Amino acid sequence: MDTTHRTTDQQKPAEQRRRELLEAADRVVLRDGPKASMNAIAAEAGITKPILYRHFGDKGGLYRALATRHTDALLAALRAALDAPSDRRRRVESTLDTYLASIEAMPQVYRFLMHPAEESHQSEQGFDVGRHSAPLLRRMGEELGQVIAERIDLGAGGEAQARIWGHGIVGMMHAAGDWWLGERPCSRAALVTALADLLWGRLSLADDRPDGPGF
Amino acid sequence: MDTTHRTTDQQKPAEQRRRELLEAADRVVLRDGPKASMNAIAAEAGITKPILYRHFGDKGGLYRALATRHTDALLAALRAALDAPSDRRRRVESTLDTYLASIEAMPQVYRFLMHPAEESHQSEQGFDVGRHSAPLLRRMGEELGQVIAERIDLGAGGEAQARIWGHGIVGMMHAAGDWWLGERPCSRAALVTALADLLWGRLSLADDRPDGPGF
DNA sequence: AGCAGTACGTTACCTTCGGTAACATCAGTC
DNA sequence: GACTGATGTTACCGAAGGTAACGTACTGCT
Repeated sequence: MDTTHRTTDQQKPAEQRRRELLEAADRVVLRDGPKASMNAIAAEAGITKPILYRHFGDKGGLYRALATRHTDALLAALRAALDAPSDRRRRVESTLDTYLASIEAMPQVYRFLMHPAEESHQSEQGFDVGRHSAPLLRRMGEELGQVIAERIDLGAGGEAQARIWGHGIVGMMHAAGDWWLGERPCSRAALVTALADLLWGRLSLADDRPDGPGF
Repeated sequence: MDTTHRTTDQQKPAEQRRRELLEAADRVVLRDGPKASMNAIAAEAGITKPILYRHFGDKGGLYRALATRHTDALLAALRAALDAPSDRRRRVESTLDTYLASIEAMPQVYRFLMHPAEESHQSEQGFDVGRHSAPLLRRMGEELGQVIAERIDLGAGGEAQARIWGHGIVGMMHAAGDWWLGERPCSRAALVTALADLLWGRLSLADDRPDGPGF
C-alpha cells in the first residue's frame, strides 16, 4: 500500500535512468556499429551488464526499446508526408523522399536497424537484427496499406489489394533505398522520380528495344 | 610434379565430400532452423567441427556455399521466366509467380536464407544471415535491372533508371512475398495479379475515395 | 533509533558458440 | 621403409549472452 509512495518516488528516476541507458546504447551503436556488445554498452553507460538486463530483460528487449525510438520517429515523419495536402503523385514522391532522407541522415542507425553484423571481421555475433527489421518493415507495410485502403477506391477486394500494395511499395522503397545508400549511384531526387515513375506504370508504357523482344 | 596424380585422385573425393557436407548442413538447417550450430552440422555429417572449417574456412563460407546452391537455382528459374517468349505483362507475372512458388515450395530454406534466428527463444546466435541476404537481393536486383535495360527503351539515363527499377521491383517482390508467406492472406495467383497491377500503374489510375482526399 | 523492504550496483560465474592448435592416422610415392 | 599430404580427432581459447549471489544506499514504519 504505502509502497506507492516509494514506487512513485523511484519510478521517475527509473524512467530517467532507462532513457540514459538507451542514449548510451545509442551512442555505442553509432560508434561501434552493429557489433556493439552488452558489455560495451554497459561500460559506456558507466555501469555493468546485470543492470542492463534488469532494465531490458535481454538483448532483444534493449534492441526493441532502441529500435522503437527511431522507428517511431520515422513512422511519424512518413505519416506526415502521407497526410500532406497535395495530389497523389506529389504525396508519393514526398513520402519516398522522406524515407530516403531519413536513412540518408542517419545511415549508422539505419544500418543498425536493418543490417546486423556488417563490418565485423571476427565472431559475427551482432545484434540479431534480422529478427527485428522484419517487424519494422511489416509495420510500415501495414500502415501504408491501411492508408491506401482508406484513401483509394479499389473496388471489390480493395482492402486485400491495398495491403499487398502497402507491403510491396514499402519493400520497393526499402530495397531501392538500401542499394542506393550503399552505392550512391544517383541523387536522391532522381531516385525518387524513378521510383514514382515505376509506381506510375512507366514500366508498362515504355517501348521495347528495337533489337529484341519486349520485356 | 607427381603430386598431380595424388591431387587429382584426391580432388574428386574432396568435391564429393564437400557435397556431402553441404547436404548434411542442408538437412540440419531444414530441421533445426536457423539456429543450427557448426557442431550440430558436423555431427549430422558424422564428423567434427575442424573438418567443416577446413572445407569452408568459416561459418560465412559454409553459409555462402549453402546459399549459392539455392540462390543459383532460384536465379536460373527467374531467368527462365524472364526469357519466356510472351508479352511483357505475362512475363512479369510469370517471374513473380516463379519467385513466389519457389519460396512457397521451400519455406524453410527461404527463412534460413532471409531471416536469421526466427524461432530461437534462447541465445539468439544463429547464422548471421542479415549479412548475406542482402547480397542475394542485390544480385537479383542487378540482374533484373540489366534485363530491363537490355529489353526496354527508357531513353536518356535509361540504364540508371533500369537499375533502380530492378532493385525496386525485387524489393517489392521480396517484401510482399515475405509478408504473404507469413500470413497467407490470399492465393498466390491473387498476389501475383495485385503486384503486376501495381507495377502496371493501377495506383495512379484508381479513383479517390469519395469521402477523403486522394492518396 | 532501529528495522524491513526495495531498487541499484558489483563481482564472479555459467553456457554456448565460433574458431584453432596439436596430435593421430591412413593413403600412396620415392 | 621413410616421406608427404589429406583426413580425422581431442582439447582448448576467447568472446558473447545471460544469471546468481552478494553488498549498499535510501525509504518509510514502529
